[in-house]
Amino acid sequence: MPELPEVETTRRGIAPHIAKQHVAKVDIRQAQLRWPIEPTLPRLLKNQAILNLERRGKYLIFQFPNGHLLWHLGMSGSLRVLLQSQAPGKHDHVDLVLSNGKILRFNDPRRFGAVVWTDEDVLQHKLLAHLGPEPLTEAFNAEYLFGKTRKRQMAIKPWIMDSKIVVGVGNIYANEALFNAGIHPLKATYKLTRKQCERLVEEIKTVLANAIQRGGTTLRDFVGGDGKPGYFAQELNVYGRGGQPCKRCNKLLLEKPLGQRATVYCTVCQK
DNA sequence: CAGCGCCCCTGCCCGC
DNA sequence: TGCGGGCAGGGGCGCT
Repeated sequence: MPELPEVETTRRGIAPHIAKQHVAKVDIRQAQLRWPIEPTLPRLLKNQAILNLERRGKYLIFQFPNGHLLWHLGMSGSLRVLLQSQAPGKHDHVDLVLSNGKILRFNDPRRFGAVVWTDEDVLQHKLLAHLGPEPLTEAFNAEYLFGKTRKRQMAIKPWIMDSKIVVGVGNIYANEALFNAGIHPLKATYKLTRKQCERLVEEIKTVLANAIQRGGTTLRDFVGGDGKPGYFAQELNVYGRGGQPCKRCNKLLLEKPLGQRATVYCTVCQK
């Protein structure tokens, strides 16, 4: 589920509620996520002030005086603010109870999410150290992408989803950005022209920014920090539309797996 | 070392 | 209605 826009929507939804708060209590009902949650986490966080909430790629980073908490939503996770106590549901695995009485509640049916504590330099943490540039910053530009594409012969679609190249572009937005840029998802990376790299960078930025503005894409589980779904799904051009007509040329869109992930494209509009 | 599969796990949808 | 198979928004890891 959550790609960069959904994680950013979550961050923005939560941030106002946790400002100047500290952690009163941590309730872990299910520690077996992608990795087991550090058993000492409740003790480590108790009475610690939440200094900041940032995002790197699809990782949320909670800053505390004594370290950082990396929080990844996986495929099906959501993190939301409850204004008051509420009985936990089946997949509500973790609560951070705040000093203002509000609760940060993590729900994750598939448990691909992760809650990882570190007291080292957070950006040097092994989960973050090798991440590529943020797509919505100037560091991600046509020059950068063009340079990286040379000599890489794999298909552009799985390549652009590699977080070492650029973070935050998951399956939905990779499909969308390639369609919007008119680039065939199977095209060999090194065959992209400079012009196509410009278009791709531009379309990645545009689709991600638009999705953030709509509160993300909700297909099933996703809710933002305020508990509301995102509204970008209705604006998707290709994702989930295999077999339906291309919105641009009306030809039926093709859908086939590529590297274990559904890939949807138009053979007329994408070259 | 680039690049490819394999998983982790639950829920849902489809077809029989 | 029940059940098995396939599929799902991520991504680290272990192989080649």
